[in-house]
Amino acid sequence: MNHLKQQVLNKMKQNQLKITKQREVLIDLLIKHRDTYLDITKIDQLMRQTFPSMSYNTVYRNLKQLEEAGLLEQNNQMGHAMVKVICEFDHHHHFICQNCGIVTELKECPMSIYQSQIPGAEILSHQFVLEGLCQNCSNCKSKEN
Amino acid sequence: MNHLKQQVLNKMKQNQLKITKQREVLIDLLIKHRDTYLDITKIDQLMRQTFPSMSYNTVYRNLKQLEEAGLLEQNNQMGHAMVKVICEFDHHHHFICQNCGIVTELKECPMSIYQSQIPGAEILSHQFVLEGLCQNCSNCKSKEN
DNA sequence: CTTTAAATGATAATCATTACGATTTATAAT
DNA sequence: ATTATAAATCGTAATGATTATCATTTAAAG
Repeated sequence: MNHLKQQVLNKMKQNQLKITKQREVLIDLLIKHRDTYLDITKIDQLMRQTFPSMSYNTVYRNLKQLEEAGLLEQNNQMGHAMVKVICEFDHHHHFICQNCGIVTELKECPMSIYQSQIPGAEILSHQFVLEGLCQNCSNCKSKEN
Repeated sequence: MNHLKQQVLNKMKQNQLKITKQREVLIDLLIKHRDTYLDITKIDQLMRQTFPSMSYNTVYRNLKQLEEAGLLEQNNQMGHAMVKVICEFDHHHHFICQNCGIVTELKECPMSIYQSQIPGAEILSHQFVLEGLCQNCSNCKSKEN
C-alpha cells in the first residue's frame, strides 16, 4: 500500500475514525488527485461512481472529519468553487495553475518579515497562494493567439 | 463626501454602472466596514434594514459587478463563509483577526523570492493572508482562562 | 461471535445563489 | 423640465449546496 495512504489511515485511527468502504474510496480518490484541488461536488460525483446511492451527507461529513483530523487542506481559489485537497505533512505553500489546476509546492515561507508589523498579535495561521498559468498552459495559450 | 466614496463612484461611472439608491447604501456600508471582511449574507441583511423588500439578486448582482469593476476584494478565510471587502487602490496584504475580523494591512510583499522556483510559469495573482488574534482579542482571551 | 459506538442511507429541510420577465428608475439627449 | 432608453430592481420561483434527523447497517474491540 501507498505510503501516504498508510499515514492517512494511521492518523484516522488515532482520531477514532473507522475505516469504512466509503472512506477508503474517498482517501484513494484524494490521494490519486493529490496534486490538484478538487471541488467538493466533483468529489461527490466521483464517489457516486462507486456508491451510486450514497447519502449526500457522507462526503460532507467525511471531508469535515478528515479536515478536523488535520488530513485535508481547504482552498477557495479558482472561481467561487469550494475545493479541498489532501494534506501534506509539512509546511509549504502553493502555486496553482488557473487553467489546469495543477499545484506546485513552493519552498520558502515568507513569514519572518511580518511579526514585527503587528506587535502583540498572535499569528495562528497563514495562507499564501500564487496563481497563474503553469509553463505548460502558458505555452498552449500563446499558441492559441 | 468621503474621498474613497468619490473614487468608487467615479470608477462606477467609468464602467457604465448607474448610481442607484441601493448601490449607494451598499457602497456606504462597504466603506463603513472597510477594515473588515463581510459575509455576503451579512451585507444582504444590513441592506434589508434600509430596503426591507429588496430582491435577493440585488446584492449578489451588485457585488459581482463591483468586483468586475475592480472595486472589491474577495476572501474565503474565517470558516467557510464567503466574504467581500472594498478594494484599496494599491497592492498590499492582510492580517485578519479570527475573533473580531479586523484587518491590518501589511507592508511588504514576499513575491520576489518565488519566480525562480516556477520557471516558465506566469504568475497572474497571489493571495497572502495571515490569520490569528489581534492584540486586543489576544488579551481578552488570556483573561478568560 | 457478540457488543457497541460510529457511520451510512433515506428523506426532507434549510440556506445560498441564480434565473427571468414585468416594472421602475437613472441618465443623457431633446 | 420632459422624454427616451438602457440598465437596475422587484417579485417570484427554481436551482444547487449543505445540514438535520433517525432508523439501519457496519467496523472494530473484547
